[in-house]
Amino acid sequence: MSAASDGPAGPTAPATRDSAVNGDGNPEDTGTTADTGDTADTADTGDTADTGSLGTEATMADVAQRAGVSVSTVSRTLRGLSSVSPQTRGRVEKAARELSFAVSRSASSLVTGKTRRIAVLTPHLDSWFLGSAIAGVSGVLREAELDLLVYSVTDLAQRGAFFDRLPARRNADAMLVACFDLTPEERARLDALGMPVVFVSQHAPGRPSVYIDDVDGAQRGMRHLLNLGHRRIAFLQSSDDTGFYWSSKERLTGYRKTLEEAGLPYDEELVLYPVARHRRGIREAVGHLLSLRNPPTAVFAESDEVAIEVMGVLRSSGVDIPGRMSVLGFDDHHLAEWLDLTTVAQPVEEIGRAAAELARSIIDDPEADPTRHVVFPTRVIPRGSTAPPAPSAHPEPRPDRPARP
Amino acid sequence: MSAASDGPAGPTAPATRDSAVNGDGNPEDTGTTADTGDTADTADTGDTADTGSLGTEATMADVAQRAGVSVSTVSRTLRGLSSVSPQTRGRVEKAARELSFAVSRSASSLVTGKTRRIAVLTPHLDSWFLGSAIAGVSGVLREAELDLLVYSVTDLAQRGAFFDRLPARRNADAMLVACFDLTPEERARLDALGMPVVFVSQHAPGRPSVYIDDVDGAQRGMRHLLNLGHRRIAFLQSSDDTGFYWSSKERLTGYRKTLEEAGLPYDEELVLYPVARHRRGIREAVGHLLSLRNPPTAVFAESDEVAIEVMGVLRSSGVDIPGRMSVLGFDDHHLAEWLDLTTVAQPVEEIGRAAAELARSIIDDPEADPTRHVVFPTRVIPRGSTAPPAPSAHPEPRPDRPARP
DNA sequence: CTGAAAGCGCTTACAG
DNA sequence: CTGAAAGCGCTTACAG
Repeated sequence: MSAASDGPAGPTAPATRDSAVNGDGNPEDTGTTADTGDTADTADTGDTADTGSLGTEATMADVAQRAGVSVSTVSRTLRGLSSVSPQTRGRVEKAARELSFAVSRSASSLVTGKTRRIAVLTPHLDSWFLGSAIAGVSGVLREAELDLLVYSVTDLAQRGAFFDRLPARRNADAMLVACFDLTPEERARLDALGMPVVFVSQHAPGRPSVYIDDVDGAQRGMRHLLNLGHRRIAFLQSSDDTGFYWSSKERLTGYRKTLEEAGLPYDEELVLYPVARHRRGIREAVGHLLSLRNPPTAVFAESDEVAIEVMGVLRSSGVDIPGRMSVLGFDDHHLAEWLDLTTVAQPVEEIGRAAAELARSIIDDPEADPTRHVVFPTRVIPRGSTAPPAPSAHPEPRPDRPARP
Repeated sequence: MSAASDGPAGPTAPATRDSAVNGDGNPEDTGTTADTGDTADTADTGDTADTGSLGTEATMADVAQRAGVSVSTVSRTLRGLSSVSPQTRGRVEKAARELSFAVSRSASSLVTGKTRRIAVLTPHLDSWFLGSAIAGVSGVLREAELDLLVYSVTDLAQRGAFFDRLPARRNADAMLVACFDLTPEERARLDALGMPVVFVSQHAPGRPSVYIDDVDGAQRGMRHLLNLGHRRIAFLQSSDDTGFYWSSKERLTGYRKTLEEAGLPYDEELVLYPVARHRRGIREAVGHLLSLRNPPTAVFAESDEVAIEVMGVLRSSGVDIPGRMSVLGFDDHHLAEWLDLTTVAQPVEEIGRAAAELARSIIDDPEADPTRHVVFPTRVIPRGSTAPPAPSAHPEPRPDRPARP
């Protein structure tokens, strides 16, 4: 609780107003938040140039004056154009450094029409999947010295507002649409923007997009389960409650297709759509499966996150994994390895990187093919959550005979 | 595999170049990525105004002309200033709508000096924690019609480059620094910017910041374990390999303080710093604990993510949770509930929201106290991963006698 | 309530 | 290799 002298060099300031939000009435709360005496020294460090107050930003004119050249020359120097003599360059760079000069993006955008900014549209930010994809995007953009603008649109109202106002309109040079199942109207709206749009983790025919083959990925996973001997396999599709559907459809297609190829029946009772992120949904879905006359011996979850939730429910219900029930996920979530979850892996971050590269190439190079797409492979990573079904676990039809003829 | 007519109204275009990245040589890969015939119809929908090509953006002058008024009036109307007659307003709004007009942020920024953009600096994006915090930020900004710029700085080289170039300099009206332990030099650099900086999920004395009381939170968690009867409690601190340390120090302080209060010894052997996100680190840390002469009966992990990893290792080693080892986390990660992990919860998304509000108030209101801070409470959520220690599990000192006098 | 004009800080032909 | 000047698309006093 040291008072009044936290800042490095600030003058002592008027009393500080703290707002401590403490919910549960525990007497210790107020005690521990009582470091009230912080000194109010806002950014008055360093520059004593023109205005005495904060926000003293040098302009190109300041740099020009200091270096004894014209603004044109400063501009040329700082953009690295070669038509500047070494000595002039030196003087300009020195002056710029001394003034901590940074070019105003607003001003240069106005002239060039380029914002040096890429927008990404995403249904949320707090999942491992989208976080990783956006991390990939971010890495590429940083290297290209492009800024990343994030629009997270999480419900239908926001969605409507976004496509109505289209704030990315003149604010970015390109837009990345990640895991966002656009309606035809929304897509038309984006097209009308005249702004390059790249689809991330989803296939948009005729548009640049980066994705995996979900049908194929699901088939690989299914074949792994079939090869282990499973014949009754449930499929758990997650879905937001807001109408964002992701790649579910294609993974389900892969599921069906594999059953078909194996000559196994498609049993509607085994395919469930619990609402993701709501405990009840998954819990009830698992309950449904466990109470079937002929329960499955394996669950294929549409994503690792769902799979982990399923594992939690099964474990707390005393159902042994993989003894009584195998669980298979999709994504290769960071925690999948730790939780020993078998999964169909996809290179999420790389997908983000590829999408950013694609956007960059379309912006920089007008010759770039605006319909190019990049498809990444998936691979099954076998871990401890899948195993052959226990032969005597349930009264089951023989593996070679379909459950319902 | 439908060819050549995917787009709604585009003319048929030259052959499409696909780049399919397929790693594992499986013959099916190429087969499934062969939807090559997509039509190349880029955004030439709708507008046939001036330029025949894309990027036809109406300016305020266009709107003014169409509405038969001056640009000044268009500007005033669109910003909702009251000094415009209803009929003029109507005409302008109609014209703007018909032209799908959107104000150029670059141009207005240049005049007003405001970018209507907030930057967030973060050590990464792919964790539940930061994703949630940023999601909170994002929600508030969307409502305020402010844009969100994300700078993810993940290693030391990037870090140096960021503070060197400081790209947020003139690109945002404020900066949020999330989970980023700044060096004094870095902080000075930010201060010199003359840009409001708000600290998210960390306490910066004398600067606006939003956080929880980590010492107190850790103490609550510890007391829960003590009350259950544990006397040998390990503390697992996570750390990035890049020098970002988070709130570990304060949580460790809480750990020590509680031991002290309880008259228990601080045993260095029980406090570990495995490198997070690297399997080996955690695995070895757990191995160390399990091979002690007098192993702990509980592990307090600095975060839920670490706790979940620990649970995975323990489970795969056949150590029963909580029978042989209780596990306690910190955060209340989305999956903690599913995995039945006892934890010290903090309102992550709310922290992000509060930080964004703080930034907004500092920007909008010059009278706002620039040193205000907001502290959120934590609370223990008891779940199945903690229980009283098994009395006979290990030869242990009696609860009322410290392990090492 | 509305318009003409200046100017925000850059880049870009155009001269030299 | 360098400078003077025009102009990007807005907002903002300043008149009326």
